[in-house]
Amino acid sequence: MITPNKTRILVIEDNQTVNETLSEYINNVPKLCLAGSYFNCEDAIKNLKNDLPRIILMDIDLPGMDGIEGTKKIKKLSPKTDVIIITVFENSENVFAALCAGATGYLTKNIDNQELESSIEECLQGGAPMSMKIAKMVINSFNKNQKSPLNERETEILTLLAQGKSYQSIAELIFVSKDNVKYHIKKIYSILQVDSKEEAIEVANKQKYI
Amino acid sequence: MITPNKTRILVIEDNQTVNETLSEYINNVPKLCLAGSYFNCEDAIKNLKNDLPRIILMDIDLPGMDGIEGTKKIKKLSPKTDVIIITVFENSENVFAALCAGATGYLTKNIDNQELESSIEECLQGGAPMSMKIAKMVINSFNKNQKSPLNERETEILTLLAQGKSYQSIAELIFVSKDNVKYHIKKIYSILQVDSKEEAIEVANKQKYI
DNA sequence: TTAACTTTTCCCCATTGGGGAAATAAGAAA
DNA sequence: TTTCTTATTTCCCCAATGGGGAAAAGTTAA
Repeated sequence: MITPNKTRILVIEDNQTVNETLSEYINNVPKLCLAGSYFNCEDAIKNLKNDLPRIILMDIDLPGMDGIEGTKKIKKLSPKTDVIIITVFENSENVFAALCAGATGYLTKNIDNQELESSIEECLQGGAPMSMKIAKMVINSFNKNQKSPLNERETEILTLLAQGKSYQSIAELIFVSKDNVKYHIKKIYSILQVDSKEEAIEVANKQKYI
Repeated sequence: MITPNKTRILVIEDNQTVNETLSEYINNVPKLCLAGSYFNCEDAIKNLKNDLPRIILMDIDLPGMDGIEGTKKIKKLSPKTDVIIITVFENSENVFAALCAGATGYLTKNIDNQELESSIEECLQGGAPMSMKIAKMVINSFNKNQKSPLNERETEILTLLAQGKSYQSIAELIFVSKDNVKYHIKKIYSILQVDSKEEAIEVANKQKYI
């Protein structure tokens, strides 16, 4: 049934206890109502059109389709629905895969009800709720290595190279000759101890020089 | 003077009023003490070794060196110091430039004292304080376009291509022939309406297909 | 069976990327 | 100043790459 003026929350969580706890909690918050509660993504997706959730609380480790694949599918079917991941995993693969899949938030399972409620509220206000460690991981993924062995020009050129540009177009972009680009790239290779574009880009990405 | 057991906060903000407000506030919080307060980065950097701040509250729009360049320099000189940007700017160039420069947090200037204090606390606990809009921007930067015209294999290949791999190495990575890679890339080009690697990568990045 | 895709294979060739090395310029040291 | 060292530019060389075209082989659907 559609309850007007309440935010419809859907729960996808295979652990019976956790699922029930979440669901009960949601139904006890005046502003919220439980749009549905599932133990796997497949069933949730089947009923998405009826449940019409505004927000989905999604586990990652699920039988069948995992929460990351599920998030992709759900965002394709219903782009306006926000998916908030609630999981015990704090490893970067899961975090970034979930965010790429379209998750709006990422919470770890140790949160209390108060935090959950404010996360939902934040989501409704257009925010992206994250637990502290996750926020830090996300921010860290932007921080460049402060002690790169490459100078500014070299970094610039390698960045362009990593964007798939040819020597020729790099030359045109930074107003130097193609040979000069080549010169810098040779220098970059010797600094990074590599001898091809591929390796240079790999090292630079890994070390966050670019 | 070094006050033990208090967290040393440094303020870099060129607006006299804002600077004073922040500085006074910090000195009124029992746990915190003002390590220094400057109107530009140059002076702050000059005294960094004496001030020894644990956290720097940094404006972006500053006379001389801006807060982003300043953050880079400071993180190079004192990597353990956390820089929290406090600014009116919410545009993505500034946000991502600041984060790449090494900022640990990014707050917009409308925060109240309570929020500032909890942001500092969060930073001390190893977190990354962000205001709501910023968190959303950061998360959005990961979200891939859900309706890419490319299928999974094409996306995979284009991703590898964008990482600087040659047809040959893509072929080896995904266990197909080089000609098959070529076939897919031709298809990608026709879907994206381009006719070179460079353009394809540009379009794919812009549209967040990869 | 035939028509219509999709995938694989092959040919062709200008451009590219990378190595080597000489010529030139610029800085630093004596 | 001259000299030595380092940085930059230029050029040669050539295998490999990237991209177009198109035929051949495989698949699917009527």
